[in-house]
Amino acid sequence: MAGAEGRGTTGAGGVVAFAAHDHAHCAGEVMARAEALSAASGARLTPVRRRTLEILLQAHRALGAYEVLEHLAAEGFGNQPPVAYRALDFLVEQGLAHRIRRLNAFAACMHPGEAHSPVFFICRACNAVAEAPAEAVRRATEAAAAGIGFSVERTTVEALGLCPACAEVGA
Amino acid sequence: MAGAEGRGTTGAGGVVAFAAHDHAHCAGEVMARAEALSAASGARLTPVRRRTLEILLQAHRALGAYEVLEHLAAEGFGNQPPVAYRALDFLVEQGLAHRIRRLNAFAACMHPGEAHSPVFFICRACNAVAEAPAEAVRRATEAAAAGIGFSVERTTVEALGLCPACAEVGA
DNA sequence: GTCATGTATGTAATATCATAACATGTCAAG
DNA sequence: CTTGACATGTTATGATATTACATACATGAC
Repeated sequence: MAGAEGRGTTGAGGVVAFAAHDHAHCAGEVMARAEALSAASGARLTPVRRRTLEILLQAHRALGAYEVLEHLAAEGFGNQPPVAYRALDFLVEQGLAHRIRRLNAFAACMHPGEAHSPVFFICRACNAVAEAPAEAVRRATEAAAAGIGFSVERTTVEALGLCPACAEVGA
Repeated sequence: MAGAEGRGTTGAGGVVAFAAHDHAHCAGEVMARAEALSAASGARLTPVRRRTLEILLQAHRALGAYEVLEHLAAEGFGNQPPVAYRALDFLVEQGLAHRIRRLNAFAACMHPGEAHSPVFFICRACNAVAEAPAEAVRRATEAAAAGIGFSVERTTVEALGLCPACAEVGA
């Protein structure tokens, strides 16, 4: 369960965290928190939405909307793109998932509920994506915004480079 | 020539800078620097590529690849997508233009040659895009990367919010 | 309960963005 | 004047995303 399972072999993304860890455990824990948050906020975590989040968590990497759709369709949900996009958009709005623009993909948020300005580190060799909190990045961005009178509502920060494993192999 | 001309009326982007300024002047200056840089580095700023950069500068906002293509085709260049994408990719590689992922669009770099980690501020009301240097953001990102052993090669930082003009009107 | 209302889902059709593959043209070194 | 490298043109297709509309389900008013 731990380690580099499935890294970058099939789709848009690789594993979500670089370090080895208990995958089933972290997915279950995140799912539980997502449910608690939805209940608290009144957001309706319906079957499609819940299943979409589970799919992202189980894949444990960034998935394209059409990849998610395949899973959903195979399980009896609709098989047209809006089904996946709507569920994914909902999750992103609720802070339960993130959109990785560089990959045209989506990944489950690993720290739902915690106030965080996530930064994504994307390995150009294996497509693995790691999410890291980066309050300092948000502060720096807002400082720059203040200088030109811009009010920031959301930020996207994505860094492309090499993850530890690929850096070792490639260099 | 100065002011909010054409802001967000036709395409993917609005004006590139929020503040009023002499548009023809800044475009000309940037173009001159782009030529000098290309000459110095040996990069071949061919007619299509040069014209593509001019189109971005003249539009003074973020343009989609197909918008650029329309201009190019109207001037006798090829009218198929690869023509635009290749020219735009070249400009991005040379640091003469930037890709704005949130808008699926491209904008001329306003500070070519200067080492900079640009941050883009995108107004959600008028789609205007401003490019600002943000060395502090880059440093903060690399500090976070160091914590997980990731080596950063390129970063994308895009902030969505309201530009000064829209904030005034809307609020 | 049942009706009205808002929200969620399903489906069809299409719009938009991007690339692969290959042919042709240009230019400078040898 | 040929060769090799790079640039451009063109065809075709792939990948991503949205609009529009129909149907179903939940919730609260009565």
